[in-house]
Amino acid sequence: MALREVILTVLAHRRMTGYEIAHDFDRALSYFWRASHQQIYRELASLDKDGCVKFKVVPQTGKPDRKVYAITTRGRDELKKWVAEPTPPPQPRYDLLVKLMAGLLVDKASLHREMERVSVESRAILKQFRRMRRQCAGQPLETMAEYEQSLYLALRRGLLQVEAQTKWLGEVTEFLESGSLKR
Amino acid sequence: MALREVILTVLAHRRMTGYEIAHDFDRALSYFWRASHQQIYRELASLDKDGCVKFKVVPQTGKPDRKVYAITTRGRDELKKWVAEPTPPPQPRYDLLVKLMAGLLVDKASLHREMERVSVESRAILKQFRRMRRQCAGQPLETMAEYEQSLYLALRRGLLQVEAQTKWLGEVTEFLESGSLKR
DNA sequence: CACGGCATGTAACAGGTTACATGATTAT
DNA sequence: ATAATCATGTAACCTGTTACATGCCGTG
Repeated sequence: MALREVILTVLAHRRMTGYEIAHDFDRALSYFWRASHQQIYRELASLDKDGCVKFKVVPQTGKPDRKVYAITTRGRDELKKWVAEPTPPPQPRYDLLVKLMAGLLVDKASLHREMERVSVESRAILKQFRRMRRQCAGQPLETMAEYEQSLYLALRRGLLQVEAQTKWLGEVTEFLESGSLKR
Repeated sequence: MALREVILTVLAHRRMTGYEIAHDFDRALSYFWRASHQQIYRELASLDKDGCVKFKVVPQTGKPDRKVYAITTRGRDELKKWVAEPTPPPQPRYDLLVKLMAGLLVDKASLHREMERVSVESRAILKQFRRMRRQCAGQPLETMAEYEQSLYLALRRGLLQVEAQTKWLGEVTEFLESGSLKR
């Protein structure tokens, strides 16, 4: 149920249309959160109903009207309250882990192929994260507002996670190839 | 949509009742997958409808009848097919990351407290993982079937993830305390 | 006598995904 | 011509969560 708060957060940073929020989730915020535009429009309607956001209709020529949303005082209060609440630990639900167990029981050859594919993918993502981080590091600290700093920390988390994942995949591959666990 | 396959996987290992599956998710499989008994009963009904599992009713005295489920050939085929399919990368949706960004914008004091709470929690989980891993490591390799080996690898993944998480929390805490990013 | 364990379920609701819909403009 | 971009939405479906329901047994 955090999509509501994600939207409030981006609106606390600056006013935007639903379309722009969806667009940001596909680009700059893609390693931060993801949601379809349908989901965002639905949630914005619900936030508006509860008085947490308000909007102005900005007519355009040739294009559909824009609804520019802004957070309200009530929305800001709800967000503050939410920040103070204890965060539930994330549930472990990782398809590849299931595939590992299933594959060992029913089809090792396919499992091998799929693990190899994911390993390649994972190393590519790792490269990309490292490149992005170098880009960020090139920027002087003073020019970074809090918003950008938290994006940097999100990126940093992604990098640490992918590093751990890549290491794990290496160990699993070794296990699948040698047929025994190393410890 | 992997709950279906998780259930097929545990049934490929041994026949069980829905109650036992739910119980295992709360214990041995808790760092592997989680689901409520309601969800499991619903999914078992759907799997039965599709001919992927079958069951025998075992009457008991004093207790409700047990429905002992087993995987069918069709179920095994479906599982094989699924193992060979490319696994979609997991979506990044981490509430604490949202809280970090939201907190910087609306309430730094609450954010600080919550981050501290999660750090403590995270270090406790790390300790627990390490203890479990030592327990596993004490066991001779030969006695471990493939099923147990994959559970060990699931545990290993959990450990690596929590290590990365703990490291990240350390960096975030330092950032919150010093007010600037270190790089 | 209250509570937890065993063992099954139904019903309502919340959140995420997919498909469908509109309609002008600009780029290939 | 065709596709992509801008900008909004509705509707159906699937999955996950929460609440409610039954009924016997053993333990404190």
